[in-house]
Amino acid sequence: MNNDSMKKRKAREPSENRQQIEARILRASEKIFASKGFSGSSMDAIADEAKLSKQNLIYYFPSKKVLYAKVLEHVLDLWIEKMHVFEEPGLSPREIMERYIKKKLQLSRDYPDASKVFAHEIINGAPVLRAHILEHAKPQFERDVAVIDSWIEQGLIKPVSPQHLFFGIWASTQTYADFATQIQLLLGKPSLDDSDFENAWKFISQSILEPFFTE
Amino acid sequence: MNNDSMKKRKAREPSENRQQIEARILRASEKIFASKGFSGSSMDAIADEAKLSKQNLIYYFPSKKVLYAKVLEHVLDLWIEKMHVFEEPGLSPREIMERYIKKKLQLSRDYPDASKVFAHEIINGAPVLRAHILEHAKPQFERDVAVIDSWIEQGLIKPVSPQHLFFGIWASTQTYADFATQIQLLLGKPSLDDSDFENAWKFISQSILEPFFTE
DNA sequence: CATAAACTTTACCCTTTGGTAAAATAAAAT
DNA sequence: ATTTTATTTTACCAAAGGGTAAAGTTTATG
Repeated sequence: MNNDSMKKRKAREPSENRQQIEARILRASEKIFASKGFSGSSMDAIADEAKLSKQNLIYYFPSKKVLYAKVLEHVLDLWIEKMHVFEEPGLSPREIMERYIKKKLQLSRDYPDASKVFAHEIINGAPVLRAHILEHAKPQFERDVAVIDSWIEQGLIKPVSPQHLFFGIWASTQTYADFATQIQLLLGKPSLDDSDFENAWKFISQSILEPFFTE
Repeated sequence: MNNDSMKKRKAREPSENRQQIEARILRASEKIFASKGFSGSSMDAIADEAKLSKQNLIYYFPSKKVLYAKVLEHVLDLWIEKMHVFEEPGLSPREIMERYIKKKLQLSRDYPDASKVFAHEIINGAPVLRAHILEHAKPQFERDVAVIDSWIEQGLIKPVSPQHLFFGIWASTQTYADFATQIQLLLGKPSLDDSDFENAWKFISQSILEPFFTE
Protein backbone atom coordinates (compact mmCIF):
# COMPACT_ATOMS: atom_id res chain seq x y z
CA MET A 1 0.00 0.00 0.00
CA ASN A 2 1.78 3.06 -1.14
CA ASN A 3 0.97 6.64 -0.50
CA ASP A 4 -0.71 7.20 -3.81
CA SER A 5 -3.25 4.50 -3.25
CA MET A 6 -4.31 5.87 0.13
CA LYS A 7 -7.24 8.10 0.71
CA LYS A 8 -5.10 10.86 2.17
CA ARG A 9 -3.49 13.11 -0.33
CA LYS A 10 -0.04 14.25 0.48
CA ALA A 11 0.10 17.44 2.51
CA ARG A 12 1.08 20.45 0.55
CA GLU A 13 4.67 21.53 0.78
CA PRO A 14 4.92 24.61 2.97
CA SER A 15 4.18 27.17 0.32
CA GLU A 16 6.58 29.94 -0.41
CA ASN A 17 3.98 32.18 1.11
CA ARG A 18 3.79 30.43 4.43
CA GLN A 19 7.51 30.71 4.96
CA GLN A 20 7.36 34.38 4.15
CA ILE A 21 4.51 34.90 6.58
CA GLU A 22 6.30 33.01 9.32
CA ALA A 23 9.40 35.05 8.73
CA ARG A 24 7.37 38.23 8.87
CA ILE A 25 5.83 37.11 12.15
CA LEU A 26 9.19 36.24 13.62
CA ARG A 27 10.62 39.62 12.71
CA ALA A 28 7.60 41.33 14.20
CA SER A 29 7.86 39.24 17.35
CA GLU A 30 11.53 39.99 17.73
CA LYS A 31 10.76 43.68 17.52
CA ILE A 32 7.98 43.56 20.10
CA PHE A 33 9.82 41.24 22.47
CA ALA A 34 12.87 43.45 22.07
CA SER A 35 11.13 46.48 23.42
CA LYS A 36 8.88 44.94 26.06
CA GLY A 37 10.28 41.55 26.95
CA PHE A 38 8.19 38.40 27.15
CA SER A 39 5.56 39.31 29.70
CA GLY A 40 5.23 42.88 28.51
CA SER A 41 4.47 41.84 24.94
CA SER A 42 0.98 40.92 23.84
CA MET A 43 -0.04 38.65 21.00
CA ASP A 44 -2.20 41.49 19.78
CA ALA A 45 0.75 43.84 19.55
CA ILE A 46 2.74 41.23 17.67
CA ALA A 47 -0.14 40.53 15.31
CA ASP A 48 -0.50 44.26 14.63
CA GLU A 49 3.19 44.57 13.90
CA ALA A 50 3.06 41.56 11.58
CA LYS A 51 -0.10 42.89 9.97
CA LEU A 52 -2.47 40.02 10.54
CA SER A 53 -5.17 39.21 13.06
CA LYS A 54 -4.37 37.77 16.44
CA GLN A 55 -6.31 34.61 15.58
CA ASN A 56 -4.40 34.25 12.40
CA LEU A 57 -1.15 34.72 14.25
CA ILE A 58 -2.18 31.90 16.58
CA TYR A 59 -2.80 29.75 13.53
CA TYR A 60 0.87 30.06 12.60
CA PHE A 61 2.31 29.93 16.11
CA PRO A 62 0.06 28.23 18.65
CA SER A 63 1.17 30.18 21.69
CA LYS A 64 3.23 33.10 22.90
CA LYS A 65 5.69 30.75 24.53
CA VAL A 66 6.29 28.92 21.28
CA LEU A 67 6.76 32.20 19.48
CA TYR A 68 9.19 33.41 22.10
CA ALA A 69 11.11 30.15 21.95
CA LYS A 70 11.45 30.53 18.19
CA VAL A 71 12.69 34.07 18.53
CA LEU A 72 15.20 33.00 21.15
CA GLU A 73 16.45 30.32 18.80
CA HIS A 74 17.44 32.98 16.33
CA VAL A 75 19.03 35.07 19.03
CA LEU A 76 21.01 32.16 20.38
CA ASP A 77 22.20 31.25 16.97
CA LEU A 78 23.61 34.74 16.52
CA TRP A 79 24.75 35.37 20.07
CA ILE A 80 26.18 32.11 21.24
CA GLU A 81 26.37 29.39 18.63
CA LYS A 82 28.35 31.43 16.17
CA MET A 83 30.23 33.55 18.67
CA HIS A 84 33.36 31.95 19.90
CA VAL A 85 37.05 32.45 19.58
CA PHE A 86 38.29 30.78 16.41
CA GLU A 87 41.86 29.68 16.69
CA GLU A 88 42.71 29.77 13.04
CA PRO A 89 46.27 28.81 12.22
CA GLY A 90 48.22 31.72 10.88
CA LEU A 91 46.24 34.27 12.84
CA SER A 92 47.77 36.06 15.80
CA PRO A 93 45.83 36.44 19.04
CA ARG A 94 45.37 40.07 18.17
CA GLU A 95 43.94 39.28 14.77
CA ILE A 96 41.61 36.69 16.25
CA MET A 97 40.30 39.06 18.89
CA GLU A 98 40.04 41.87 16.39
CA ARG A 99 37.73 39.70 14.31
CA TYR A 100 35.81 38.64 17.39
CA ILE A 101 35.17 42.19 18.52
CA LYS A 102 34.35 43.44 15.05
CA LYS A 103 31.86 40.65 14.61
CA LYS A 104 30.24 41.42 17.94
CA LEU A 105 29.96 45.08 17.03
CA GLN A 106 28.54 44.12 13.66
CA LEU A 107 25.88 42.05 15.37
CA SER A 108 24.88 45.01 17.51
CA ARG A 109 24.52 47.10 14.41
CA ASP A 110 22.74 44.53 12.27
CA TYR A 111 20.55 42.80 14.84
CA PRO A 112 19.84 45.27 17.61
CA ASP A 113 16.48 43.66 18.33
CA ALA A 114 18.04 40.27 18.83
CA SER A 115 20.45 41.84 21.29
CA LYS A 116 17.59 43.43 23.19
CA VAL A 117 15.60 40.22 23.37
CA PHE A 118 18.65 38.58 24.85
CA ALA A 119 19.11 41.46 27.27
CA HIS A 120 15.52 41.20 28.48
CA GLU A 121 15.87 37.48 28.97
CA ILE A 122 19.03 37.88 31.04
CA ILE A 123 17.84 40.84 33.10
CA ASN A 124 14.80 38.73 33.82
CA GLY A 125 16.99 36.00 35.30
CA ALA A 126 17.22 33.87 32.15
CA PRO A 127 14.06 31.86 32.90
CA VAL A 128 14.09 30.23 29.49
CA LEU A 129 17.76 30.33 28.57
CA ARG A 130 19.23 29.19 31.86
CA ALA A 131 19.47 25.55 30.81
CA HIS A 132 20.94 26.41 27.44
CA ILE A 133 23.52 28.68 28.98
CA LEU A 134 24.61 26.03 31.44
CA GLU A 135 24.71 23.25 28.88
CA HIS A 136 26.07 25.01 25.83
CA ALA A 137 27.25 28.54 26.46
CA LYS A 138 29.20 27.79 29.62
CA PRO A 139 31.32 24.98 28.14
CA GLN A 140 31.99 27.13 25.11
CA PHE A 141 32.89 30.03 27.36
CA GLU A 142 35.31 27.85 29.26
CA ARG A 143 37.01 26.75 26.07
CA ASP A 144 37.35 30.38 25.02
CA VAL A 145 38.73 31.30 28.41
CA ALA A 146 41.24 28.47 28.05
CA VAL A 147 42.38 29.84 24.73
CA ILE A 148 43.09 33.23 26.24
CA ASP A 149 44.82 31.62 29.18
CA SER A 150 47.07 29.67 26.87
CA TRP A 151 48.01 32.86 25.07
CA ILE A 152 48.94 34.36 28.41
CA GLU A 153 51.00 31.32 29.35
CA GLN A 154 52.81 31.48 26.04
CA GLY A 155 53.52 35.12 26.72
CA LEU A 156 51.69 36.17 23.58
CA ILE A 157 49.50 38.66 25.38
CA LYS A 158 49.55 40.60 28.61
CA PRO A 159 48.06 38.90 31.66
CA VAL A 160 44.37 39.61 32.07
CA SER A 161 41.34 37.86 33.49
CA PRO A 162 39.90 36.17 30.40
CA GLN A 163 36.45 36.02 31.98
CA HIS A 164 36.28 39.72 32.61
CA LEU A 165 37.83 40.41 29.26
CA PHE A 166 34.84 38.72 27.67
CA PHE A 167 32.36 40.43 29.96
CA GLY A 168 33.94 43.72 28.97
CA ILE A 169 33.85 42.99 25.28
CA TRP A 170 30.24 41.88 25.39
CA ALA A 171 29.18 44.87 27.44
CA SER A 172 30.93 47.47 25.37
CA THR A 173 29.71 46.06 22.07
CA GLN A 174 26.15 45.21 23.05
CA THR A 175 25.63 48.61 24.58
CA TYR A 176 25.44 50.01 21.04
CA ALA A 177 22.35 47.88 20.50
CA ASP A 178 20.69 47.75 23.90
CA PHE A 179 21.36 51.33 24.90
CA ALA A 180 21.18 52.84 21.45
CA THR A 181 18.33 55.08 22.56
CA GLN A 182 20.42 56.67 25.28
CA ILE A 183 23.41 57.04 23.02
CA GLN A 184 21.33 58.63 20.29
CA LEU A 185 19.76 61.07 22.71
CA LEU A 186 23.11 62.06 24.18
CA LEU A 187 24.74 62.43 20.79
CA GLY A 188 21.73 64.32 19.47
CA LYS A 189 21.29 61.94 16.56
CA PRO A 190 18.15 60.30 15.21
CA SER A 191 19.99 57.01 14.84
CA LEU A 192 23.45 55.53 15.05
CA ASP A 193 25.32 55.57 11.77
CA ASP A 194 28.53 54.16 10.37
CA SER A 195 30.65 56.86 11.93
CA ASP A 196 29.32 56.06 15.37
CA PHE A 197 30.21 52.42 14.97
CA GLU A 198 33.56 53.44 13.56
CA ASN A 199 34.23 55.52 16.68
CA ALA A 200 32.96 52.74 18.89
CA TRP A 201 35.37 50.38 17.22
CA LYS A 202 38.26 52.81 17.66
CA PHE A 203 37.55 53.20 21.33
CA ILE A 204 37.07 49.52 22.01
CA SER A 205 40.17 48.55 20.14
CA GLN A 206 42.17 51.20 21.98
CA SER A 207 40.88 50.05 25.31
CA ILE A 208 40.99 46.32 24.77
CA LEU A 209 43.21 45.37 21.87
CA GLU A 210 45.99 47.87 22.47
CA PRO A 211 46.51 47.22 26.17
CA PHE A 212 46.39 43.44 26.05
CA PHE A 213 47.00 42.30 22.52
CA THR A 214 50.03 44.31 21.48
CA GLU A 215 53.32 42.50 21.48
CA MET B 1 -10.91 82.37 62.36
CA ASN B 2 -7.89 80.34 63.24
CA ASN B 3 -7.23 76.71 62.67
CA ASP B 4 -8.09 75.68 66.20
CA SER B 5 -11.53 77.09 65.99
CA MET B 6 -12.37 75.19 62.82
CA LYS B 7 -14.20 71.93 62.72
CA LYS B 8 -11.39 70.12 60.89
CA ARG B 9 -8.56 68.82 62.98
CA LYS B 10 -5.15 69.11 61.51
CA ALA B 11 -4.12 66.15 59.40
CA ARG B 12 -1.77 63.74 61.07
CA GLU B 13 1.87 64.06 60.23
CA PRO B 14 2.93 61.20 57.99
CA SER B 15 3.50 58.59 60.64
CA GLU B 16 6.78 56.79 60.95
CA ASN B 17 4.90 53.78 59.82
CA ARG B 18 3.62 55.27 56.62
CA GLN B 19 7.09 56.23 55.51
CA GLN B 20 8.31 52.74 56.22
CA ILE B 21 5.46 51.24 54.26
CA GLU B 22 6.06 53.55 51.33
CA ALA B 23 9.74 52.68 51.39
CA ARG B 24 8.88 49.00 51.47
CA ILE B 25 6.57 49.44 48.51
CA LEU B 26 9.17 51.34 46.57
CA ARG B 27 11.76 48.67 47.16
CA ALA B 28 9.31 46.01 46.11
CA SER B 29 8.38 47.98 43.00
CA GLU B 30 11.99 48.48 42.07
CA LYS B 31 12.54 44.77 42.29
CA ILE B 32 9.53 43.87 40.18
CA PHE B 33 10.09 46.61 37.60
CA ALA B 34 13.73 45.55 37.49
CA SER B 35 12.92 42.09 36.35
CA LYS B 36 9.92 42.71 34.12
CA GLY B 37 9.93 46.34 33.10
CA PHE B 38 6.91 48.60 33.31
CA SER B 39 4.37 46.80 31.17
CA GLY B 40 5.45 43.36 32.30
CA SER B 41 4.95 44.18 35.98
CA SER B 42 1.56 43.90 37.62
CA MET B 43 0.26 45.79 40.63
CA ASP B 44 -0.60 42.41 42.08
CA ALA B 45 2.97 41.20 41.81
CA ILE B 46 4.23 44.38 43.42
CA ALA B 47 1.68 44.13 46.22
CA ASP B 48 2.70 40.54 46.84
CA GLU B 49 6.34 41.49 46.99
CA ALA B 50 5.57 44.34 49.38
CA LYS B 51 3.32 42.06 51.43
CA LEU B 52 0.08 43.96 51.30
CA SER B 53 -3.08 43.74 49.23
CA LYS B 54 -3.36 45.27 45.81
CA GLN B 55 -6.08 47.62 47.04
CA ASN B 56 -3.94 48.69 49.91
CA LEU B 57 -1.05 49.29 47.57
CA ILE B 58 -3.31 51.53 45.52
CA TYR B 59 -4.13 53.45 48.66
CA TYR B 60 -0.47 54.40 48.99
CA PHE B 61 0.27 54.92 45.32
CA PRO B 62 -2.77 55.69 43.20
CA SER B 63 -1.54 54.13 39.98
CA LYS B 64 1.16 52.03 38.41
CA LYS B 65 2.42 55.04 36.48
CA VAL B 66 2.84 57.04 39.63
CA LEU B 67 4.66 54.17 41.26
CA TYR B 68 6.93 53.78 38.27
CA ALA B 69 7.66 57.48 38.20
CA LYS B 70 8.64 57.36 41.87
CA VAL B 71 10.94 54.43 41.24
CA LEU B 72 12.52 56.20 38.31
CA GLU B 73 13.14 59.21 40.51
CA HIS B 74 15.33 57.12 42.74
CA VAL B 75 17.09 55.59 39.77
CA LEU B 76 17.76 58.97 38.21
CA ASP B 77 19.08 60.32 41.43
CA LEU B 78 21.63 57.52 41.56
CA TRP B 79 22.35 57.21 37.86
CA ILE B 80 22.42 60.72 36.58
CA GLU B 81 22.09 63.43 39.19
CA LYS B 82 24.98 62.23 41.26
CA MET B 83 27.05 60.80 38.45
CA HIS B 84 29.23 63.30 36.79
CA VAL B 85 32.88 64.09 36.54
CA PHE B 86 33.96 66.15 39.52
CA GLU B 87 36.87 68.38 38.70
CA GLU B 88 38.26 68.69 42.18
CA PRO B 89 41.36 70.80 42.50
CA GLY B 90 44.35 68.75 43.45
CA LEU B 91 43.07 65.64 41.75
CA SER B 92 44.64 64.39 38.55
CA PRO B 93 42.45 63.28 35.65
CA ARG B 94 43.38 59.74 36.48
CA GLU B 95 42.30 60.10 40.08
CA ILE B 96 39.07 61.73 39.04
CA MET B 97 38.23 58.99 36.56
CA GLU B 98 39.30 56.33 39.01
CA ARG B 99 36.75 57.64 41.46
CA TYR B 100 34.15 57.91 38.75
CA ILE B 101 34.56 54.32 37.64
CA LYS B 102 34.75 52.96 41.17
CA LYS B 103 31.57 54.76 42.05
CA LYS B 104 29.82 53.39 38.99
CA LEU B 105 30.92 49.89 39.82
CA GLN B 106 29.80 50.41 43.40
CA LEU B 107 26.36 51.41 42.17
CA SER B 108 26.11 48.24 40.14
CA ARG B 109 26.94 46.23 43.19
CA ASP B 110 24.76 48.11 45.65
CA TYR B 111 21.74 48.92 43.49
CA PRO B 112 21.48 46.29 40.78
CA ASP B 113 17.72 46.66 40.63
CA ALA B 114 17.96 50.37 39.99
CA SER B 115 20.35 49.63 37.15
CA LYS B 116 17.94 47.13 35.68
CA VAL B 117 14.98 49.48 35.88
CA PHE B 118 17.03 52.02 33.99
CA ALA B 119 18.07 49.39 31.47
CA HIS B 120 14.47 48.40 30.82
CA GLU B 121 13.46 52.01 30.38
CA ILE B 122 16.22 52.63 27.84
CA ILE B 123 15.79 49.38 25.91
CA ASN B 124 12.16 50.35 25.72
CA GLY B 125 13.05 53.60 23.99
CA ALA B 126 13.03 55.78 27.12
CA PRO B 127 9.30 56.58 26.91
CA VAL B 128 9.30 58.23 30.32
CA LEU B 129 12.90 59.39 30.68
CA ARG B 130 13.36 60.86 27.22
CA ALA B 131 12.54 64.39 28.31
CA HIS B 132 14.68 64.18 31.40
CA ILE B 133 17.62 62.85 29.43
CA LEU B 134 17.37 65.65 26.91
CA GLU B 135 16.92 68.36 29.49
CA HIS B 136 19.23 67.25 32.24
CA ALA B 137 21.42 64.32 31.37
CA LYS B 138 22.49 65.58 27.96
CA PRO B 139 23.75 68.98 29.17
CA GLN B 140 25.57 67.27 32.01
CA PHE B 141 27.03 64.77 29.58
CA GLU B 142 28.25 67.59 27.38
CA ARG B 143 29.94 69.26 30.30
CA ASP B 144 31.63 66.00 31.20
CA VAL B 145 32.70 65.52 27.60
CA ALA B 146 34.15 69.02 27.64
CA VAL B 147 36.18 68.20 30.72
CA ILE B 148 37.74 65.21 29.03
CA ASP B 149 38.36 67.23 25.90
CA SER B 150 40.15 69.88 27.89
CA TRP B 151 42.38 67.25 29.44
CA ILE B 152 43.24 66.05 25.97
CA GLU B 153 43.98 69.58 24.78
CA GLN B 154 46.22 70.13 27.77
CA GLY B 155 48.01 66.93 26.91
CA LEU B 156 47.13 65.42 30.26
CA ILE B 157 45.67 62.28 28.75
CA LYS B 158 45.87 60.39 25.50
CA PRO B 159 43.44 61.39 22.77
CA VAL B 160 40.18 59.49 22.93
CA SER B 161 36.56 60.07 22.03
CA PRO B 162 35.13 61.26 25.33
CA GLN B 163 31.64 60.21 24.30
CA HIS B 164 32.63 56.64 23.61
CA LEU B 165 34.80 56.60 26.67
CA PHE B 166 31.69 57.23 28.75
CA PHE B 167 29.62 54.73 26.82
CA GLY B 168 32.34 52.18 27.46
CA ILE B 169 32.58 52.94 31.16
CA TRP B 170 28.84 52.78 31.62
CA ALA B 171 28.55 49.56 29.67
CA SER B 172 31.36 47.74 31.40
CA THR B 173 30.24 48.76 34.88
CA GLN B 174 26.50 48.33 34.46
CA THR B 175 26.93 44.92 32.94
CA TYR B 176 27.77 43.62 36.43
CA ALA B 177 24.27 44.59 37.49
CA ASP B 178 22.16 44.07 34.39
CA PHE B 179 23.82 40.90 33.20
CA ALA B 180 24.69 39.52 36.61
CA THR B 181 22.63 36.42 35.88
CA GLN B 182 24.68 35.55 32.82
CA ILE B 183 27.94 36.27 34.61
CA GLN B 184 26.94 34.13 37.58
CA LEU B 185 25.94 31.26 35.35
CA LEU B 186 29.16 31.40 33.35
CA LEU B 187 31.33 31.69 36.45
CA GLY B 188 29.34 28.95 38.15
CA LYS B 189 28.60 31.11 41.18
CA PRO B 190 25.31 31.62 43.01
CA SER B 191 25.98 35.36 43.20
CA LEU B 192 28.67 37.90 42.50
CA ASP B 193 30.93 38.58 45.44
CA ASP B 194 33.65 41.03 46.39
CA SER B 195 36.31 39.16 44.45
CA ASP B 196 34.27 39.38 41.26
CA PHE B 197 33.94 43.12 41.63
CA GLU B 198 37.59 43.33 42.48
CA ASN B 199 38.45 41.50 39.25
CA ALA B 200 36.01 43.63 37.33
CA TRP B 201 37.70 46.72 38.67
CA LYS B 202 41.13 45.39 37.74
CA PHE B 203 40.06 44.68 34.22
CA ILE B 204 38.27 47.97 33.71
CA SER B 205 41.12 49.99 35.11
CA GLN B 206 43.58 48.10 32.93
CA SER B 207 41.49 48.67 29.86
CA ILE B 208 40.43 52.23 30.46
CA LEU B 209 42.60 53.95 33.01
CA GLU B 210 45.93 52.51 31.93
CA PRO B 211 45.64 53.21 28.21
CA PHE B 212 44.27 56.73 28.44
CA PHE B 213 45.01 58.09 31.87
CA THR B 214 48.64 57.25 32.36
CA GLU B 215 51.10 60.03 31.89
C1' DC C 1 -14.34 58.52 75.23
C1' DA C 2 -15.91 60.37 71.12
C1' DT C 3 -14.82 61.48 66.72
C1' DA C 4 -12.06 62.66 62.76
C1' DA C 5 -8.61 61.03 60.09
C1' DA C 6 -5.76 57.15 58.53
C1' DC C 7 -5.69 52.82 56.99
C1' DT C 8 -7.52 48.10 55.36
C1' DT C 9 -10.74 45.09 53.34
C1' DT C 10 -14.58 43.75 50.49
C1' DA C 11 -17.22 44.26 46.30
C1' DC C 12 -17.30 45.44 41.87
C1' DC C 13 -16.17 46.73 36.94
C1' DC C 14 -14.38 47.33 32.55
C1' DT C 15 -10.57 46.20 29.49
C1' DT C 16 -6.90 43.37 28.02
C1' DT C 17 -4.99 38.99 27.27
C1' DG C 18 -4.02 34.35 25.83
C1' DG C 19 -6.57 30.91 23.89
C1' DT C 20 -10.49 27.43 21.98
C1' DA C 21 -13.93 26.17 18.73
C1' DA C 22 -15.89 26.34 14.78
C1' DA C 23 -17.55 28.49 10.63
C1' DA C 24 -16.29 30.57 6.21
C1' DT C 25 -13.21 31.13 2.40
C1' DA C 26 -9.29 30.21 -0.69
C1' DA C 27 -6.26 27.21 -3.05
C1' DA C 28 -4.60 22.69 -4.66
C1' DA C 29 -4.77 18.25 -6.41
C1' DT C 30 -7.30 14.62 -8.44
C1' DA D 1 -15.66 19.96 -10.95
C1' DT D 2 -15.08 18.25 -6.65
C1' DT D 3 -13.01 17.20 -2.66
C1' DT D 4 -9.06 17.98 0.44
C1' DT D 5 -6.29 20.83 2.69
C1' DA D 6 -4.68 25.41 3.99
C1' DT D 7 -5.88 29.81 5.60
C1' DT D 8 -8.72 33.50 7.54
C1' DT D 9 -12.49 35.23 10.09
C1' DT D 10 -16.04 35.25 13.59
C1' DA D 11 -17.68 34.04 18.18
C1' DC D 12 -16.61 33.14 22.53
C1' DC D 13 -14.35 32.58 27.22
C1' DA D 14 -12.05 32.48 31.60
C1' DA D 15 -8.42 34.73 33.90
C1' DA D 16 -5.61 38.68 34.81
C1' DG D 17 -4.96 43.49 35.16
C1' DG D 18 -5.74 48.27 36.55
C1' DG D 19 -8.73 50.68 38.91
C1' DT D 20 -13.22 52.85 41.52
C1' DA D 21 -16.42 52.96 45.39
C1' DA D 22 -17.58 52.24 49.60
C1' DA D 23 -17.81 49.78 53.90
C1' DG D 24 -15.26 48.49 57.92
C1' DT D 25 -11.48 48.99 61.22
C1' DT D 26 -7.78 51.14 63.64
C1' DT D 27 -5.45 55.07 65.69
C1' DA D 28 -4.62 59.51 67.47
C1' DT D 29 -6.11 63.53 69.53
C1' DG D 30 -9.24 67.02 71.44
